[in-house]
Amino acid sequence: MKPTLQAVADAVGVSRSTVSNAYARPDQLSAALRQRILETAKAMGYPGPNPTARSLRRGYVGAIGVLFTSRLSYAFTDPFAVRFLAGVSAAAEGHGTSLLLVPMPGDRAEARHAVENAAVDGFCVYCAGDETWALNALRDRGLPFVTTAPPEDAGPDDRYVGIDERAAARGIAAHVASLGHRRVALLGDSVLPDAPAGPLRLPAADRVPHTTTRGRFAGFADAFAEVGVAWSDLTVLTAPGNDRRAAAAAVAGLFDGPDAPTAVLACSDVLALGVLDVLAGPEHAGRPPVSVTGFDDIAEAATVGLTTVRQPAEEKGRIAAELLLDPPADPAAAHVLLPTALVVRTSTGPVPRS
Amino acid sequence: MKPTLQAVADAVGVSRSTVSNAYARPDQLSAALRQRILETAKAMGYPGPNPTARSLRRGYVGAIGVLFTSRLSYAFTDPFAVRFLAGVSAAAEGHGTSLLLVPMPGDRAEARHAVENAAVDGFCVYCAGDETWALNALRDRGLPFVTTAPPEDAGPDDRYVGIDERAAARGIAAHVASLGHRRVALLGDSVLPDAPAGPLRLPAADRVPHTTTRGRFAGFADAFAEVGVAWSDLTVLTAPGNDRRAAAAAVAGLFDGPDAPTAVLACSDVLALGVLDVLAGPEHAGRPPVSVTGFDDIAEAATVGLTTVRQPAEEKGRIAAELLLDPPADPAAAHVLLPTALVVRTSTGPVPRS
DNA sequence: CTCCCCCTCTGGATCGATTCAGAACTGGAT
DNA sequence: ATCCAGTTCTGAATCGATCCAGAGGGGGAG
Repeated sequence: MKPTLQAVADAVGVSRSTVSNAYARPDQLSAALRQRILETAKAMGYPGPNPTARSLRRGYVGAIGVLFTSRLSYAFTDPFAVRFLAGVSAAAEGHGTSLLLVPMPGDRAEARHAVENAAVDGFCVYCAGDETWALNALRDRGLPFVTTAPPEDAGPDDRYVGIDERAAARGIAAHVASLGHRRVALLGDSVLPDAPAGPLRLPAADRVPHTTTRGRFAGFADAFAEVGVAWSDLTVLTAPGNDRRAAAAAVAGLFDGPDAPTAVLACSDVLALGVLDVLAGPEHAGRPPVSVTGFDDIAEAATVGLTTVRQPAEEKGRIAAELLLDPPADPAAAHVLLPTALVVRTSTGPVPRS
Repeated sequence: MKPTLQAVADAVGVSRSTVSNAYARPDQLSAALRQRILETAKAMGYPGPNPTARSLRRGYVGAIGVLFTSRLSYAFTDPFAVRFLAGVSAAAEGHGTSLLLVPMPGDRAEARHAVENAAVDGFCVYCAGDETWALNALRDRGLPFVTTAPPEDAGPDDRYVGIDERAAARGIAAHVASLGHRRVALLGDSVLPDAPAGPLRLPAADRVPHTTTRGRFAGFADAFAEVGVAWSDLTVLTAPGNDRRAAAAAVAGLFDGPDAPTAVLACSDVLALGVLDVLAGPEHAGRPPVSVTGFDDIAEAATVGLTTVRQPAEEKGRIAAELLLDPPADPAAAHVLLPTALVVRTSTGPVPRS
């Protein structure tokens, strides 16, 4: 068994408190004694005060949790999520805080369990706001948390950092509309739970459970409504995940008919890249070009010339962590909206004359 | 103050143990009582058993640490590290384990502190093996750990998952040598601590503190020795970090003279990309092409046509975590060498006739 | 020579749970 | 009526530290 603080105290012949002080408050004992204690501890193979015991007694942990509403391994696959994490970690590092990555597996019971068992002082929630049940688990846990979108039923005490999803989406859709596109498809990740990849009947944009996707769809719809294209005239596509393959599956066969869409508005760059993959494929060779837009402006968007909406990813993570680690005195200051920018590149162009 | 388990017990009129059982061992009490306890707990706003207290008593935490020998925010900047993390998290998820990201900042005292204070059951160490002092901190802590390279003084009980750095490096260098290159530069990250970006006098490959870089340099040297190019004829360059900018700084001015190298062998794809940035820049326009190789085969390597060595990144992470979470009975099975492959693309070519 | 203060160090209470041996009760078989 | 085997619940010990009020001792001021 590993020696405990008590064992070291006995070996040196001092009290437990003194050994504790040797580690945590050097000013509380003489340098000589401290020296002797640390040496004995080392000789005995004492690994230093047990972090768990320390946290219990002190009442805080020194770590914050990052909650993903997806599988953890997906988080690392999504470049935007990775940049968000980079921001969170930068802020955490500045506060001497570690990061606990908490997986929330599909199973809700397990997920609750994960939230309840995480030894942390608070949570940054990535990409929830839709998953109200996850927020409920968090509320029950009674720890502070920050979300990356205003929660469904946002109260004045909720803290979040997001963007104006709807306005940003309207902006990029307006760009596409101004190019003359009227037959348009919208592509989102898991628009309706468990729907198979492909087109979907959706009565209205506000039926989407995922808040981010809902906001973006609503913005797309706003822009097209302005040019006389009704929601019911838009094709809604769902991908079974936020990755290229899923997007490719979602648009399979989409461009076949004579009335095929001339533009696809995706809810993320990763999805847009999947669409571009299909358009670059052999099946599409020789056909008229299709405009494609993304969202987020990940690094690869620039290299392939994807028109997209830029949002400050690291910044989002950094601010989320700051909001958690030292909350502003004024609770209103804990509702942050970050700026976005339309980035027009080569993936969008005028409607081809047929 | 949040209610404790004891408070719930008092409210229901049962003992602490019974409430504890209601959460952790439903079979130890009647369904009716359990139901009543859980309801009361909910009504009181009891957040469930305190994870810290639970870990203390149970003796394990349910989380593993991932140790980076760099700042945490760098870890997310490096695509290879991200893929490694994806692998670790996939394995952790399978075990219902969370991931604590532990940065080891430059300051050694702080770094030790970080290791000593992490509430985890074990560590995966990314990219150490060089930093023997980090391993010492780990050994002192007395927790199991897995490294991504054999430690300096690897014992039979050490667990690690790596590749044969030297053989892989020799392979790619042999490819470059076979193309006729004889004036060659080697580029590594922080080859010597605190050296400024640029060329370096290094008596021999085995003087590099970082084990990974050392292995790769040694492999490069092997291949060139075979075609009659001595170590002293190779140019050694150091970059002050593993990123494009650092690499660009390291090769600044390198291609100016008449005897400029015709090939640059980098120790990572990210560094190689930085070299390509310089070669694609205006200063280099019109000059003869320079062959460049990387290492790791990150996603971007394929898109820019970088010749490199492929190694299974996610696999490495996954196996590291597995090795930690359920160690093989046979300790020899805890020394894993993963296969690598030379990927020849367009960034390497024959020496231009001058 | 006292008195008082400062510096070191100690003891016991405490953080919030888990665990396990055993007490109390229940019901069925003998 | 007695006994036994389950089932359900309890109590005390324990995990490994931190914290705070206060004890003891040494030195300087009066």
